[in-house]
Amino acid sequence: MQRLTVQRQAILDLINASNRHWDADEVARALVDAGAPIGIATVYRGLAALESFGLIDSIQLADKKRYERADKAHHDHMICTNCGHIEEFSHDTIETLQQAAAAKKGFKLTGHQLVMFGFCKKCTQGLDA
Amino acid sequence: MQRLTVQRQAILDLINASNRHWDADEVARALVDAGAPIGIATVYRGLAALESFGLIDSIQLADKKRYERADKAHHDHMICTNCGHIEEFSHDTIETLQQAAAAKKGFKLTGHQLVMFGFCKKCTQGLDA
DNA sequence: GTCGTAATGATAACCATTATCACTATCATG
DNA sequence: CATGATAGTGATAATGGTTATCATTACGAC
Repeated sequence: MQRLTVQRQAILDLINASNRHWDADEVARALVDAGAPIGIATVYRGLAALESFGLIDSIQLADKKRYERADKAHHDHMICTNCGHIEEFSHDTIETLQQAAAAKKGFKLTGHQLVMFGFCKKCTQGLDA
Repeated sequence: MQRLTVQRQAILDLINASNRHWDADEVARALVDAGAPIGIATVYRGLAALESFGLIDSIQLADKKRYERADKAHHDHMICTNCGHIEEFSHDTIETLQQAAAAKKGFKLTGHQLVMFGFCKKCTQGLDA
């Protein structure tokens, strides 16, 4: 039904090549810079398609959605509200407890998103000064 | 510095009077219906102010922000992706583990948001049929 | 080849939210 | 009370991420 086109392959390669969390605009800009111009609408559709294929993951932030590689173990995110740095972490017990909490409410879980906000190591030191 | 004006009091009363999770538009509509017309910009500013006062809480969803009463114990949310129902839950151990995970990465936590997606009890039954 | 389906890309439209700006309300105090 | 400083209001314009539209192009099956 859906196709993995040249443009989508380019988006996928770009995202797979780093650990960054990309937004649509950054993807478009990077591809243009790499000599593979692509329409912004195509980027949005491509990102949505790749995510539906399970080839990339995403986090929904307050202002925009960001995409990252999917070939990593499940993890959640800590975001520095000062510098924007995104740190990944995972905690099996938390996952298990979430399942338990959902079950207690009769919820059939399909996904979740845990985002923690604060100051990263670097910015915490900066604040001390 | 900031004031608790008539309009803001009206917003606060409205939110305190139920367990709903309101978006800005719903608040404006409800106040108009209640005979207390209010500008939409005032609603946005009022909601932000009330949250900064600690008088209401919020959850940031993918499309919009929703506000609820703050006079409840801390909790997170489960959202039914089928009917939109929002269920609240809390889990002390999860909170504790989050703090631990943050500390391990050198993060100074200021807040977090855990949202779980799935099908609520009612919709799960509906899907069986 | 050719038909049907999907994708592309430029652009318009959408929609929640924020900024602007003229005006009003409130407070402190001289 | 008058006065000025500050904050709030509300109509509306602007912003910005995302989605819809639509004509055109690419791909796959037969």
